[in-house]
Amino acid sequence: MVSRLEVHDDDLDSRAREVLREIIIEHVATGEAISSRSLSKCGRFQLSPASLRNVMADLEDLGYLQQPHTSAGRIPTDRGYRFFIDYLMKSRVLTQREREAIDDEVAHGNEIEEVLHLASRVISRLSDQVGVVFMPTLLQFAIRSMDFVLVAENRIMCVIVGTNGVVVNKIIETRLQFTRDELEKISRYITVEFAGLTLDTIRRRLVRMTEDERAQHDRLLQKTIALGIDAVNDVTPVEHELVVEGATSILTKPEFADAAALRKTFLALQEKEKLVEILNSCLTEDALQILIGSESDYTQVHNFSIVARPYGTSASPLGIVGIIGPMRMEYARVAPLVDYLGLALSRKIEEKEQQQ
Amino acid sequence: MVSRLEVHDDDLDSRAREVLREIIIEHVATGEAISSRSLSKCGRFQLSPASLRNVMADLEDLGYLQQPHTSAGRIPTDRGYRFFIDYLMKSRVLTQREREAIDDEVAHGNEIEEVLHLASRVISRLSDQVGVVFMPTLLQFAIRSMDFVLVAENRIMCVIVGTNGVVVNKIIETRLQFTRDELEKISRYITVEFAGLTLDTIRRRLVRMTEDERAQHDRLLQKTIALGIDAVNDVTPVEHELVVEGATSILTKPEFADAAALRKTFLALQEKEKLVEILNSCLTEDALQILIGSESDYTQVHNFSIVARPYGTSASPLGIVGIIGPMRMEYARVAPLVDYLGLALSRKIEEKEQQQ
DNA sequence: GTTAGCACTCAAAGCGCCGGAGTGCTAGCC
DNA sequence: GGCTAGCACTCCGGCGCTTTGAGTGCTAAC
Repeated sequence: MVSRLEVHDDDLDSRAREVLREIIIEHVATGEAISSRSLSKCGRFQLSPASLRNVMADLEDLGYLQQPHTSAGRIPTDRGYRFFIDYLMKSRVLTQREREAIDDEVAHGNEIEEVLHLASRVISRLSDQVGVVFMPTLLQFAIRSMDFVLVAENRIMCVIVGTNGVVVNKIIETRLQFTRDELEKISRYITVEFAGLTLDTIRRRLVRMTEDERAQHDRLLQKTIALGIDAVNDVTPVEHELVVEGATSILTKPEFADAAALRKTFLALQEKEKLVEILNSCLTEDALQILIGSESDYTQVHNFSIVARPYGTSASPLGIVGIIGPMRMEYARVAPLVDYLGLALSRKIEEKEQQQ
Repeated sequence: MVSRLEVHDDDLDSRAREVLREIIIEHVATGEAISSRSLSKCGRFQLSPASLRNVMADLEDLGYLQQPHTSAGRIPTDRGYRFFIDYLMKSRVLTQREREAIDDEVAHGNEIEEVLHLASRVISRLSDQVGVVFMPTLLQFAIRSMDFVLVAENRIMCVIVGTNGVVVNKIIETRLQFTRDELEKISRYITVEFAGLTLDTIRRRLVRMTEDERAQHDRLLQKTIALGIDAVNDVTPVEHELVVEGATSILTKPEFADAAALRKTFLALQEKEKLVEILNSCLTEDALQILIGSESDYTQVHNFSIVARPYGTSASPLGIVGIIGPMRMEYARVAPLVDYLGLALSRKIEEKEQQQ
């Protein structure tokens, strides 16, 4: 599915590299196809349009550039962008302001859903692209405490705090009835007994306990086990959490000027399963990743690029943050933003972990 | 701001009414301007195009119809829609399927935010318009219980259950530190002391208690008061909850065929303050309300209509559900949907209340 | 009151034309 | 051998023109 285009550093001599670089920067800035004449006039090359045309023709032969039609300038191909990102791009350093904006948002998050939304929104705003935040299953989630609060006799709110400070909460419908007293006891019992373990382990232990002899006689223990199992099952749903924010950012991009393109793009952003699939594949490596157009099924169809990065501890990544946008985007500006957001989230989680 | 267009039942004779009715139904179905010829062919009138043209000319003079240009058919004005809704429309009866879909979603909601989202989504899906759900401030919200759960030493999750069964939860950051034990005591105290009162009353009482002599000496009571006030303040924020879902439904509507219109519309839906203002004005009457185009500032600019209805008990409405769409919509189908959703929500809340 | 007929209007679609931007190629220059 | 001026070629896009067809308003006759 995800197969990066193969480009090699020594495919191009230094002049061709500079030309490719300039074309991409210029095209990203204007959205127009770049002509030999405008390149010549930009002043960075002491060459006539005719000479630049030769270089450009070579770059086209190698698959880095293409012409929308015969009498137009050149635009980068996805292969061109790939070369740019791998060898030519100089990542911009974030401004104080950008770092503060990200730090602020991350500091504010409390519950996990809130954090996902804030992160997605801030990255969307800063990058002016569509923000995407993804949290895979919580089965590997180690807990610090698990509390149960009475909502109605057979509706219980479960609040789980992870060792990483992340909070998840969910209301559970149950056939059994509970009193406040019982719930307090159950909360204590489960927290003492299972703190530090992952939800997956906890569920397995609870299931095993069902057969335990003690559980046959102890009514409260039975209820504890039943409630615990319900809780774990309810907070680790099959559908992963995927938050997509700032879809309106694409409204102003010239590549989506016509209604049909807009329509297609909005619908594409709705296909969350596809997105989840791709983002999941980004989880393998603990570093910023950029996917361009044809490098995956999803991005190919829509000429999207994805800039994404896992967050959480490198040992157990918690999820992925990133952005989706047209292939034509300022990678040098967006990449460090995504990277910093990932780092900030990871750092926050690590701090909480140590606090404990 | 909200001023319904004035139309009178006896403005039109029965033939004109039938013609207006047919034109609106036909135009809503096709999106096209309706010509005298197509009307004549539809079979409901035993009249030639020429005769119908006379009727149509009259309807135009009275402001119920308009022509996009000289040689086009007629389309309804907002005044025309208003007459249709007030006097001509026969609301469709909901199908079993639609009622079940709504009932199911309403039954599933637990926390208040979840409910808002589910309701907004289901009404958007069924009506194929943009779903809007609005919950005004919770200050009038009477509580059944208030529980506090330890998340970290200075981060507490507060879970409030209303007498109407609605659940709100929020994490509170506090300077004071709390132990599990203390929180259990505080939860009990507040629940026992304040059950049945509104958040507004509770806050006022807590503030008054600050000056109480006992509070000067009792450390735990001090902490209780501080935490209680924080909790009430945190769950009744200034910005009201407004959930807008299904914005993509407008993608397929012909009135938004061109990119500029799409863009404008999406941006309009982002202006939540304006929307809140209008929806708030719908709270006064405990019935379904339909706002058409020029009947409010907001809808005028964008040629929108709003179909909305309060929910909650008639004594204290909790919020508003509704949809936003182009003026050209199937009011006869959408109106009963919105109405039923409002009823279902109200009914659910009432049930919970009685359960108690 | 109804209708057939006719003149009129106007949007939308089709067509041809031209200009401009940009390229590829070739031949000549350093 | 690399660079560049010049030229022929291509193609998009805009402009103006005409045609078509849908629909109306009006008038006169039934």
